Amino acid sequence: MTSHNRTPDTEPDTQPGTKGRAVWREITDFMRNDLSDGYYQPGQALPGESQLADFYRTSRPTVRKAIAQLAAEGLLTVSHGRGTFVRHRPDRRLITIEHGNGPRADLLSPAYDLRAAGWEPVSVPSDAAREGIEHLQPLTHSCGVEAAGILGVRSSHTVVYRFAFWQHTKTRARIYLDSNTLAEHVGTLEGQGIDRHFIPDAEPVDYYAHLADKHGPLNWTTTVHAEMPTGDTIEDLRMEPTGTPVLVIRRVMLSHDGRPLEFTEIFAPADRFEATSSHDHGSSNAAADYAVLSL
Amino acid sequence: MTSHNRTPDTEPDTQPGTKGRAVWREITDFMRNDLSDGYYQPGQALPGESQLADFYRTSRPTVRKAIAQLAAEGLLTVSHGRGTFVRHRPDRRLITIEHGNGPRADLLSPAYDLRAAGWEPVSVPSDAAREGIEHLQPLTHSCGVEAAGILGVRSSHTVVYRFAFWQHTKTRARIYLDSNTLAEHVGTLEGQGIDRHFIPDAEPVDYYAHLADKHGPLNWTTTVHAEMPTGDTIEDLRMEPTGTPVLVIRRVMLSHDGRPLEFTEIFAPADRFEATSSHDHGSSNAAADYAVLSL
DNA sequence: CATCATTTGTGCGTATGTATC
DNA sequence: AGATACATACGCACAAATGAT
Repeated sequence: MTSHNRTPDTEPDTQPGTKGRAVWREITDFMRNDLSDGYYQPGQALPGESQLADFYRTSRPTVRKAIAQLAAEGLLTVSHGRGTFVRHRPDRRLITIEHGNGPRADLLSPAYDLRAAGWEPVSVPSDAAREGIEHLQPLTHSCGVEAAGILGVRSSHTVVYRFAFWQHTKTRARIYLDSNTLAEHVGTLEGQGIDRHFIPDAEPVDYYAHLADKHGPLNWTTTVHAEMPTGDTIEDLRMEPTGTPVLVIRRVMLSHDGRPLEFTEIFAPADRFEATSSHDHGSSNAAADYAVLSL
Repeated sequence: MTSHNRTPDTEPDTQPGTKGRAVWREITDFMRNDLSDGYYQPGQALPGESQLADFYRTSRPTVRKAIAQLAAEGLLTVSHGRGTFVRHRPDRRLITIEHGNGPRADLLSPAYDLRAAGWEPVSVPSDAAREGIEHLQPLTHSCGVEAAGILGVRSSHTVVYRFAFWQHTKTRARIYLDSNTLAEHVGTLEGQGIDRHFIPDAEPVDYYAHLADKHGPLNWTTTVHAEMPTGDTIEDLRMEPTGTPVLVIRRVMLSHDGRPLEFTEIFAPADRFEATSSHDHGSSNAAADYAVLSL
């Protein structure tokens, strides 16, 4: 039994279902109001589905629909066998996008000291489906449509792909990172058909220097968007089962004449991370005196 | 009748439900594979729910659950009376976050020429619930917990709030913008209790100059995160009913000693917009030679 | 450790409403 | 007007997870 017991007297407004609106939508609105009013506090358990069904004079499937909607909005967390709980307000860590002149750090380089930054590599459930392929191991393969679009090539083009899952040591929040480099810039392809194989010219640690040598001075573009997790992403990143988008941060490395050479992306649960944009104050004493959002 | 007719022969793999996994999850995976394999093309209608139920030898509610999941992942769009369709791959417009030295533009200033930038103001369904409050009209009120957290004040603090809904003239994509200014910096509060009222020192057009005079040189911080739409947001921004996050871009104006004075935010459907970070090349001839993602 | 009550998850059948073409 | 498609709502039964006893 939950600690509190709602009675119709304490409930605001009238009974739902009177108008043409669907009953479950009415209940959704009632409950959402109760949440924003603070009638239910973060972390608190809601009454059981059966109790809510009795209270709203409807059936359990209808209440479940309303709860599912609020969970999809990120307001509730439903836990099998335990109950339904009010989600805590997200407390997000910053991922900084920094542009400037100076030393660079490739997150996916073996030289990058992730532990010093508070992270550790982790294995994830979907590793089981990737027989023998280890994190950060360079993998040469045909890129998908997504990567092809970014790199400006056809989707059969060969890229060197590296990836890793990291977990923040303290918060245990997880992210996924990967890097896609056009294969022809860091090695050569020999042979045809099944015999086709890749001979690297450089090791991952030296990719940046190698590319800068051939195509520099380099340019960079960074974008941020969001999408809903699909497939194994929720388990791999240990996300809430519903109601949490994935923040996708992409950094594209361009040659001096604007051709894409490589891109690195970070996938992070949007309830635990946000991106922030800054610029290098070290190289110039004058701080920026404006920040424009252009559409 | 849809143009194609799936038969068990053309279906990959085996029948679902044999293992411990839920049937609807199995079906979700089957269908997701069919989508990524290109068996179903973007824009194409899927077979009806009853047909799918027959095909997978299950009931319509179970198929509906699978379809609902894929819609929540942003892969399908369900349309009452018409059918279920494969969503097109998102084509996103850029919202540029630009830092540098030079002239600034306040998106919510009456002086901003939105039409020249390809936008027009629109009224939205939820206007009906905001009796008499017009877009861009400065409104003095107690700020909520969200704004209070950003501005570093308590949630009863008085702020000047302005907002607007814009629609892109060509794509008809919509965004919501608002600005929250700490009231004491642009006017004075007089009286107590019900008689309490706000006397402005400056007009919205002059807010920037006014604040820069008193607190400059100003600093700026910009962040990007994502959340799921709630309440009227889906209708107001004409978003897909499910499976689309909202991208939230916030720009905080800080006094020279780091106190928040104002913040502007943009809410944009994440399937139609992405944020990109750049810096002012005009003020310095040297392009940035690196872009770091710091965690 | 086993058992039990509670709570959510899954699946089906059925009926009816409503939007679209 | 009719056919087709998705939407809503209810009832029922049983499974599975959890936490307390």
